[in-house]
Amino acid sequence: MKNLLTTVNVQVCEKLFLKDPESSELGKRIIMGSIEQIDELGFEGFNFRKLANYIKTTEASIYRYFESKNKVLLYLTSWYWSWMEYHLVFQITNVKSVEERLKRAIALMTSIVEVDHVNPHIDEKSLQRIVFSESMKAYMNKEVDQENKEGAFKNYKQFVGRVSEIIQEASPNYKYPHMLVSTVIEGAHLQHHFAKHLPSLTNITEEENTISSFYLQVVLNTINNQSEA
Amino acid sequence: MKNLLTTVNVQVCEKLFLKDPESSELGKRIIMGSIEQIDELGFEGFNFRKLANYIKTTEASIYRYFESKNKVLLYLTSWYWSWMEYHLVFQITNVKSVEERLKRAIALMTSIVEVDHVNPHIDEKSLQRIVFSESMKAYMNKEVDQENKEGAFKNYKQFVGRVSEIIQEASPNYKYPHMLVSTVIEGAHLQHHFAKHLPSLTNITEEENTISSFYLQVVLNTINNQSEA
DNA sequence: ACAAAAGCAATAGTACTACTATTGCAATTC
DNA sequence: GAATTGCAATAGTAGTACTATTGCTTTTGT
Repeated sequence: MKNLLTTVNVQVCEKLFLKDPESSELGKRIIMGSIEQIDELGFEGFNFRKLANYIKTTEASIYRYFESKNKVLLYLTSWYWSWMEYHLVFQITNVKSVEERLKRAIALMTSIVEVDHVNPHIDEKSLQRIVFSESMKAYMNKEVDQENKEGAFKNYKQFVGRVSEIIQEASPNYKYPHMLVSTVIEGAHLQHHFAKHLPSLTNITEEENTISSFYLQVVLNTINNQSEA
Repeated sequence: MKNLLTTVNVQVCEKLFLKDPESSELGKRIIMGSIEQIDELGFEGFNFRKLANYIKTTEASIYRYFESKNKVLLYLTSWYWSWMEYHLVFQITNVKSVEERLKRAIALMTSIVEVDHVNPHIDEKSLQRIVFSESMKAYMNKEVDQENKEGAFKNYKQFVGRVSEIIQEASPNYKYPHMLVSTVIEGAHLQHHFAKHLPSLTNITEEENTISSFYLQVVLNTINNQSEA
């Protein structure tokens, strides 16, 4: 059932690729290899020559699938948010309590993913590390408006929209649900990065889920007490 | 007095440059030109050849001052946080109420700067746009640990530390002051960017300071009500 | 069945970016 | 006033992103 959800429903905007990488063996190797290489080298260190060498094909063949390395990053992040949306739907279905649904959504946005190797050519943990560290480079640039027109951020926006709806249900008068959700998502990514490299910008303790606890508290107190707005 | 504060005290780590750009006319032109060019072209579109042409010098001369374009970005963001710290100190000095000091700190972190052309070769509004849009690229990369060792983020950490102290004073039992401050700073940068390019991820309204109001409310409710921690 | 068309990947490039080695000129020092 | 130091200009290299062309393989239409 879960299998069905992910394989059937993870949908990425067609404008992000020239040829659907899901449609051939080489395409899947490009996706798998891109994830491993970006994770290992960082997006700046990643290029199509290294990727071609890594998956034993040629640069030109990769250009049949993707116009540029930027589109690969957009494809991967788009895939991630589509996959995350299905996890969200799966986890909150049949949960009646709004508070419980909101808690699960926050946990999903702020925690390290559980691996479900449904798509054998996608290593979700590795993909999440890429989204945490590199995805902001996909919209923090001068091409963002053009990419947005082409639908590159549709899946991200849709995910944010779904969580915002939960917040609206939990606190109908709250004015900034989208800002709160995007703050939590990007903030959690950043805190995971800081925890590894710039710990003095965080307060990570021994306990397991500091980041999740922190953002859970931020959200619940913010939407339940709007006295200072 | 304000003049004295900024010109004397904005201190940037010496490891970020080869020759102090404040020490010569060409150096100042490099700083001024870098700010204008990065603001206009984005950090990816910016390079030393264009800069050299823009300020009527040569690439090699620029390399006498900065090892790479990355170091220029680190220098500029470091300068910004040093300058911001003095604004913070200036604005909270002699303010007795902790709440008022905290409110001023949040306003400073989340608003567009007021221009004070104390340093004639630095356009602060333009520099802030760069920090909002490009500064995360300075630490979201594989060189972050090396750069951190060299002190590239000292000024940023110091600023975060100062605001954290205010939070600690306002709410002595609050456990995550650094996380909260870095979340607010980076979140505000992101929301300013989203407001321009991906408005569906925000809730920007007609009123002036939506972003400041939002983060003020988040901070105050979070530190004053820790029931969900 | 078999030629035409379409799809695929390999080779061999180009244009551009980041960075460096070397040189000549000018100011300073002994 | 010769030697040293500091400065910036010229001319280069290595490496990255991307493209044009070619030949092989699979699919399609009659």
